[in-house]
Amino acid sequence: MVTQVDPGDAPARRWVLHVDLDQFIAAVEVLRRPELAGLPVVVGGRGDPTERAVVSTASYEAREHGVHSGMPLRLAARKCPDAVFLPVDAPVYDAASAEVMATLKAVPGAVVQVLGWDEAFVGIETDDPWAVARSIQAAVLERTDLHCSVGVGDSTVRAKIATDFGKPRGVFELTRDNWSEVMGHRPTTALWGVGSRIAARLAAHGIQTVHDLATADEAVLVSEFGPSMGPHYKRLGRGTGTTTVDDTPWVARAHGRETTYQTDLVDPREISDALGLLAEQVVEDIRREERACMRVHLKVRFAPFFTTTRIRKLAEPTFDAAVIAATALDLLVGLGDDRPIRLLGVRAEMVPPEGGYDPPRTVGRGGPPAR
DNA sequence: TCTGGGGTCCTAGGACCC
DNA sequence: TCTGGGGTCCTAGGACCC
Repeated sequence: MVTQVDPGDAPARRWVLHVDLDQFIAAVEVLRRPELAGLPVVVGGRGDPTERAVVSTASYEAREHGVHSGMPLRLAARKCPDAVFLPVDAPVYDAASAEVMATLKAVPGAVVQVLGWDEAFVGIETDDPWAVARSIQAAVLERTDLHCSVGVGDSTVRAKIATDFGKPRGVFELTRDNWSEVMGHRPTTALWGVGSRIAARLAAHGIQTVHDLATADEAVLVSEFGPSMGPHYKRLGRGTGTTTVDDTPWVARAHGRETTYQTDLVDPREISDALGLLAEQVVEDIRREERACMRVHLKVRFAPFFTTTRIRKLAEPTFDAAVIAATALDLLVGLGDDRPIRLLGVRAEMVPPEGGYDPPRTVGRGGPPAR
């Protein structure tokens, strides 16, 4: 099922809501350890801040000390020595996430597109999207004890961006009526899908703000980013990206495992064993889904920090871990680089289902559950 | 401080075929 | 001797998100 926002001038009746749990992982951990409430909590890796790992989520108390997602745990420990460090416990977050999503799907008339553990789009036809947003917050809190913020928009991009302005525990509305006022003066990185690299390329053409991008010469964007991404970025600048909320169950395109080693790998035997282990994990995962591996992706990070990937299509789709491991090893040897290895990843690109993927590939952010 | 692990999608360019 | 277009398939690499 798909809902479409009315693009015309009539008052919109269909809305896109973006629901985003507040500090989701940290909040779930506090729920099962109430004594942690109000303390700086940092969840990441195996919970040992002396290891090579990064922060998955920090509680607001920890964020006040400058700790944020993606930061190395060691640095987080320096910035906030009193923080409680906890290991990532994915099954617990899966369960909590499922409760949240079930709550959203129970909203009458809602079409729910899951974006990750802690966020989803909700497409809905209503006269009062704020009332729906408030009722969603209340229902989620009642059922899961978790707080969320809601972005209300007339497109997915606007709803998604609106949520940040509502955090924590709030609601914010972003539509074509206030888009320019709220977003126009902000840097292009404020947009969903524009990171530092794209922003730098835009800046080289004098495009600094969202307003600059919205009014940019499309020919310039096409020459810089190509016929597909160029117009896509212009649409982002205007906030008029896709308007559909699609609850088609997501079918993964690929599945992989990667590991950062606590001590760098140098011994060839050790390296080959590591690839074998990763391949076995990948096969176990894809066998569960009954999806054979079609291509092998090798990812390797040499110390100190050079990362590269290699791909090879297999002659035959396979579930054979030995074939996958041997292919990955062959790709690695082909690099002819004997520096110490800090990370290895093996990814299986899987045979597409009959008739291809639905939804098909699209420009911009497609919608996989990111976790 | 020394940078995780899980994903998706786009573009460029070479090889190859007609 | 040099070289047309058009198409597909494949790999490498970049960029982004949570």
